[in-house]
Amino acid sequence: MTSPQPSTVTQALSPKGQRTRDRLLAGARRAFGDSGSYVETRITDIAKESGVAYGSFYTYFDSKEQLFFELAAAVVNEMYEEGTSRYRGDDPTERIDAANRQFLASYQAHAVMMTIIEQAAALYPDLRELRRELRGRFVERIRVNIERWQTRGLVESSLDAHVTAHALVSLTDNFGYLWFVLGEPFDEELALRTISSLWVNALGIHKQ
Amino acid sequence: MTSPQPSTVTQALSPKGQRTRDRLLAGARRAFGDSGSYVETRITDIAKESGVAYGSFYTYFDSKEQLFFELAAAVVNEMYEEGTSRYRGDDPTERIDAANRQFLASYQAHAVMMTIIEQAAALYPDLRELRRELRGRFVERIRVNIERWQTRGLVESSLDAHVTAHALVSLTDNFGYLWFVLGEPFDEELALRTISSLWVNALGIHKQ
Amino acid sequence: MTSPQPSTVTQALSPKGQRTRDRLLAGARRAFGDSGSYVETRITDIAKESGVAYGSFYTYFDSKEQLFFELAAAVVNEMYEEGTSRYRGDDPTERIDAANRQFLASYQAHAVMMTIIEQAAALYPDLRELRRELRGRFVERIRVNIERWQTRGLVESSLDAHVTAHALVSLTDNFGYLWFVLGEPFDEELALRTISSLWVNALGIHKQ
Amino acid sequence: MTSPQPSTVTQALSPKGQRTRDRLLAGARRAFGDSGSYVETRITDIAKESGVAYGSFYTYFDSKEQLFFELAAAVVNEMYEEGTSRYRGDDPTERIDAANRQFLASYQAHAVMMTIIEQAAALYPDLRELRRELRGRFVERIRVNIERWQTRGLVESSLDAHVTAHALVSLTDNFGYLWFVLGEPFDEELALRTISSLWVNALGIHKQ
DNA sequence: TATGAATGAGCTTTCATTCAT
DNA sequence: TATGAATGAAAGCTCATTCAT
Repeated sequence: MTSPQPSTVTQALSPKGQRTRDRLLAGARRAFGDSGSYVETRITDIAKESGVAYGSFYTYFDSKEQLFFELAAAVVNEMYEEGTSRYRGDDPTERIDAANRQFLASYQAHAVMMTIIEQAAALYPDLRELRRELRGRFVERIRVNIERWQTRGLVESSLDAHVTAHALVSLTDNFGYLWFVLGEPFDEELALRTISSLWVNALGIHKQ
Repeated sequence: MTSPQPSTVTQALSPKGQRTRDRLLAGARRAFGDSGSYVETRITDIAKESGVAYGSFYTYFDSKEQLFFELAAAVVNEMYEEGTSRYRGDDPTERIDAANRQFLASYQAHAVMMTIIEQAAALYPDLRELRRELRGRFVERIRVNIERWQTRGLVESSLDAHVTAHALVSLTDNFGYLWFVLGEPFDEELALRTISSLWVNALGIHKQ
Repeated sequence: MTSPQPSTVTQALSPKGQRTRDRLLAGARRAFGDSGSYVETRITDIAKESGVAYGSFYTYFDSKEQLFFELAAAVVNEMYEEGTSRYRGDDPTERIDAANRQFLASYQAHAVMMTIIEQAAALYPDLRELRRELRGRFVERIRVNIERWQTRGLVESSLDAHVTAHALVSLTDNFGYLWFVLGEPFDEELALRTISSLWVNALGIHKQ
Repeated sequence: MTSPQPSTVTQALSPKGQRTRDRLLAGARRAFGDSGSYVETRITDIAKESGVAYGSFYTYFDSKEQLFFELAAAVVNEMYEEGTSRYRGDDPTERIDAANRQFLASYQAHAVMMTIIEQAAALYPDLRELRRELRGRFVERIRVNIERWQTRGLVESSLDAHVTAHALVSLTDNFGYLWFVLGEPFDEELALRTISSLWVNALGIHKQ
């Protein structure tokens, strides 16, 4: 099985066409969400959920695979947007806390799609690439901050910023998976505070 | 789709039958490993890889699902066994380092099966349970240690041991996924040392 | 499957409409010619080749079938026109030679459409009728000549003119198929001369 | 559309498998015969006619195309076998007459399949090749005879044996098509005698 | 037990035709 | 008339599961 390129250039569509295409994407998101599984969501389900005829699916997408790539990219982008901390202050501790809270809230909102993306990633190597890309963007943002903080003496300089950023993203990312997908129960406030403490400690930030 | 109980009690099999059954499990592991995907591995592939007739599969297993559950449980057990630190000393720092190294080595060895289990988990809720169980055993071991270390004043007592254990397992677990499944490249020694440092820092252990 | 009557009476069309209709027929001929197959030529292909909107096809034709019937009739007529010997002399030998050369040249020009008509004839019995009609016109012309030549003592009178005309048309027709459709290679001049000799011999015409 | 190689080597099949395969080929022949069309005969029809489950078709053939190639080759072989003159005498006139009668009888028996092969030939170039091959075998046999007769002074030596053989085969072949497929009515005895006379005349054989 | 052929539900995809604009 | 999006019936193919030997 090969992986299709996500259609980067969406060719000119009539307004009506664009609307149907959008309905299909939205319907697909619901359909995937309902079944909770990439393989078990049929084109029929997507069409039905979109209120569109079966055949119309193929007017806009070559295959389920192609649609899913586009959808996955959109979700991943949304998560990235939502994960951008709205906290603009200078204090690392508060910044970390704000970011983690935002990320986990976003994870909760997109938990099902994230699971499905994970599942599909086992099928399509290209999707793994997408997954790495998303991570990469988060990680990069964090790496830059770590280095800045290291320069300012706020973070232990012996830590490798790149590995550290990856590892801390892993911590929060996988904790979100555990919490919202696997369904491990946690006390919300306790969990959030602990996660942030672990980041702060791990980086060697001295609480003020 | 419902999830079958893994057949906990294997009923009396002749020695020959037991051998065929084992060959099927071993062959299945190779077949899943080769294709890297639960859905794309056919019963034919498993039978062929096992050197067993197509139809014999159903003499020993009710379905592909049932076999997979048993296989997944076995893999998960192996990982747990391998993840049991052979370091028996008392120093937390060394203990953590040894455990992380062992866990990640084990992850690398089982990376493909772990991905497939992840994929199948999206299909069968029961598998998610299994996944949580494995995690739970690791986490429990770590939680016990953390609490012991907290009692001895080696670890910050303000941290919740349960959440902390989960979060740190997430860190290592997901880092393994990133490294060995998504294929993010890391310098081995740097990565391992950094991971361990982050654990030690996070727990507030004072390096000696 | 039933066969539609070719619309013999084209109802009143505006001049613009007539032009679009003609473009569709011309475009269809090109489209069929390009694909070389009735079933594999899509309405889209025809519309695209005609520079006409998809839906407009159905403004002028009820179905692909109907258009094809009209097109086939046109092609068949053209072949008949082209097959009408421009040689006006009285010598049977020269007349036969001229007719064969013209027919085979015409066959070559229309080879692809002839194959497609053959293919479609298997789908629509009415098309077989059309095929027989074309043949019938050629055959009739030849039968008349044979009888005339028999009256004048130029052709063996023991031959049945009807069967003979059919058989000789078969000879040339199928030779054209072999040559231009199946692609059997022949030296052009040798082939043409031999064909004519065979006709002349077969009819028992004494070369002068 | 590409044309598959007819599976030249039928790999070892169990006797039961061989039987099912044969039933499919026989059933397909009936199904094609009933519908009279390659494209309109569905795999379902073939399976039903063979008294075999739908899926079993794919146990033995990759596609309708592949089965058809094998079937077409078989029919073509049968025609060749049946077309081998059982007349073993030395008289050209009688030999020609016997061969034409046999060929046309055989054509009548296989008329429907021949039409379908013709239709499919428009779809698959490889089938055209097969068609040419069959012709080639007939033609070759006739060419050899013509040359032999030329050596013995029985046939006009100015005729090119290769082109002549092809042209005469065309005559009989296409006459068969006209008669048995297009359904042009002929008096049997008159037609057969005329055809033979035309061959004899065309070759310049002196009736004894 | 072992074997592998047989089964058929289920899914994807195509495309002639309809229809709203 | 012209347009091209929408429709959905068909058809091909796959593969987990059953079953006769």
